[in-house]
Amino acid sequence: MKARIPEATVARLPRYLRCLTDMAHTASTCSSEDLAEAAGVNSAQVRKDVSYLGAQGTRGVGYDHEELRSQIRKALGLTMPHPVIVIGAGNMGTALTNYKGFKTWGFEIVAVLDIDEDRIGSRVDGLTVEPLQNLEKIIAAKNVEIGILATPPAAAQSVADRLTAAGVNSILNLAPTILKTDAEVSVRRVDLSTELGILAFHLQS
Amino acid sequence: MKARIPEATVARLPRYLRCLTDMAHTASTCSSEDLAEAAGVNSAQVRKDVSYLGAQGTRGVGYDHEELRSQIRKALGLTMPHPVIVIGAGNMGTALTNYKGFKTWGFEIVAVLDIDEDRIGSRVDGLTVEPLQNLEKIIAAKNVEIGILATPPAAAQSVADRLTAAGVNSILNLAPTILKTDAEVSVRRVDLSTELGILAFHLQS
DNA sequence: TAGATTGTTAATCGATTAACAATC
DNA sequence: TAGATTGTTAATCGATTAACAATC
Repeated sequence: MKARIPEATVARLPRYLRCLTDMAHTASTCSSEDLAEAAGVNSAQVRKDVSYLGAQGTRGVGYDHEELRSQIRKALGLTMPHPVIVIGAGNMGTALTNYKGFKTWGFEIVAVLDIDEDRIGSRVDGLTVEPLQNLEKIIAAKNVEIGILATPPAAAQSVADRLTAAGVNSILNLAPTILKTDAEVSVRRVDLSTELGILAFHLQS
Repeated sequence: MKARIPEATVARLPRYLRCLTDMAHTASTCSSEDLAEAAGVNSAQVRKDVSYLGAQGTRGVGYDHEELRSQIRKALGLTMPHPVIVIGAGNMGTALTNYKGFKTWGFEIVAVLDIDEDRIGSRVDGLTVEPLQNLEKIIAAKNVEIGILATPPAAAQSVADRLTAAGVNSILNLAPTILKTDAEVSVRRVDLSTELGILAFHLQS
């Protein structure tokens, strides 16, 4: 069965992968109940989700731990390295670039760019901050697949336009703006103010 | 009508608020079509969402811009200030604390804590990093409502336990861990690796 | 065999949106 | 009045989950 994986399932796969990694060396098999408990979801959900990957468990036993991890990695496309570029070397861009967690899943930050003269040339986690004008050149040279926007909101749209024009169709937007992009571009938005807004709502009840 | 606002609607309200602010001074009214376009959603969605707030538009005209913003702010509970505490003064915690965007919505970071002797006492955006052991004292003294976890993953759960024990039932978790908390605790998780994982999936198709 | 757990169905639930009468 | 836009219904779509036969 090569059924299309539902978006909601895709969004849970990284979480399962993380939980499986955390549970590593506990046992060589893992039941849907174990994984559900760790991930905070329903066990039927887990079984349905992994069934889309063609995962095969053993009744009465569970799923092979190592095999399941491998299948999730394969489904997400984490079996090959993904060059990533960070635009904006402010606090957030620097924090991101220093973050070591990306590498385990094959994401490699290959360049950090900024428009500010004062930041260009400074070092961030072994990389030298490069001028924004080099964007297209760097994307081509390093085969960049994913762009992370850590610019001020006013700059985000124009940089996004340049990214997509240069062939980068996957964008993680940390700037508090809603980007306008063509349908073929995948955009994930992370907005901490929005998250706090949602928490504030729940404070009331 | 005091109907319960659906979770999906709550999650869109901060986005509407941001779009309305960006559109400010364009006109004194705003149609559902305008707002839908700016927010990247369907216009029927917008009308349904704002109807939960009891918002009243004028047929043929649209919604009063200022009134709609005020109603969203009220619905989200953004009419009063919310004291926030940040735990972890690493790259991410520092970036967060320096971020000015929270204040416009009434979120005020009142303290930054860390366990690392080298960071305690240093200044971040006008605040002095305080020792983690002061957590409970600070929460009580400053009436902290929301905690932001920017610790290493290994420390996140124990800090979350202390937050909730001290009465902080709203947590924004930036550590790549799934927290186990009681049902009355609201947790929002922001995991950049997960977001990149989802983007990697879409790279394939 | 007895106990455990999968894989899948079918019921349920909730969210989205086309459509249109109401009405400014 | 004519044009625009709301407010709401009802259809649709997709996601969740209880339940249980299959089977290790």
